[in-house]
Amino acid sequence: MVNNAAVLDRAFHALADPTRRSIVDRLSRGPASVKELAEPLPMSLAAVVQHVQALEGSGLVSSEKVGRVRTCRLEPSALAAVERWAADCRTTWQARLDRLGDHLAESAKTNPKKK
Amino acid sequence: MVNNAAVLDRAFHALADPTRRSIVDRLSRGPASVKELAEPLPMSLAAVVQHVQALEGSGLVSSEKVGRVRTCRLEPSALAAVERWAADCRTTWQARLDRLGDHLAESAKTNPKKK
DNA sequence: AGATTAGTAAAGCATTTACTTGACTGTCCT
DNA sequence: AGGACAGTCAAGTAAATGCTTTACTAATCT
Repeated sequence: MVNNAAVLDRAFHALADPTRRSIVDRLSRGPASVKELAEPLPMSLAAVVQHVQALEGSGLVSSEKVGRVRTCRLEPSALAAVERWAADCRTTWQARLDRLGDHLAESAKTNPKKK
Repeated sequence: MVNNAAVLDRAFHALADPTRRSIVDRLSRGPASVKELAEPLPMSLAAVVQHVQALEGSGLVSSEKVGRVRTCRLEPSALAAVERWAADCRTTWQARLDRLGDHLAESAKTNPKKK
């Protein structure tokens, strides 16, 4: 949990780009070559390579080159870190609301009708 | 689910910045004025205002101004959208792995020791 | 009334980003 | 061997980003 902040930083930064998010989405359905990833995208192969490099640097994706084709696969742990951060924020917020509700209910019981 | 993509886009973009993420983190522990949000941050108040505006535009935060102080609070639905997207990716990936495992186990049973 | 406080708006600036194109390197197919 | 294929590297560019400073407004305190 020490360098977790750096992981989160890189992951969120990588996911901020819609192209990269669509690549992650595609990879969740199975590994793919860079060429395959580029297929549906309206940009040059070189641009896609750059996105893949960004994703790899963030830990969201890993890849391996065999022959002349580089196969990319999703690395779910970085994705889990993102998920966990968002969930933590939400549940902390929720817990606070619950405490607030309890407190109000309690003071209403001992001190009813006070404005 | 139609304009959900736009929501996700704005939310991830907003969360890509570490300062904004720390603001969200702070707000998960309860509402705060812009001044309070700025307190621990190494930048001018004007800069923090800009971050708050970005967060508000993304739907992650809402705010209300009473008197001269603007109070910000977390808006958990946008955060939930982020959480859900990441979870969807991960579970899709996991489901694919499971199917793969089943398939391999099955073919090993009917076709053992094949190279 | 006058001074401080909280926030806003606008303009400017350095850096980063998301591309492009062009040249190049290996690998695979006939 | 020769050509197409998959990817890489480098340089350049236009736009976006994260600040700053200055000047301002409106609310609150003394």
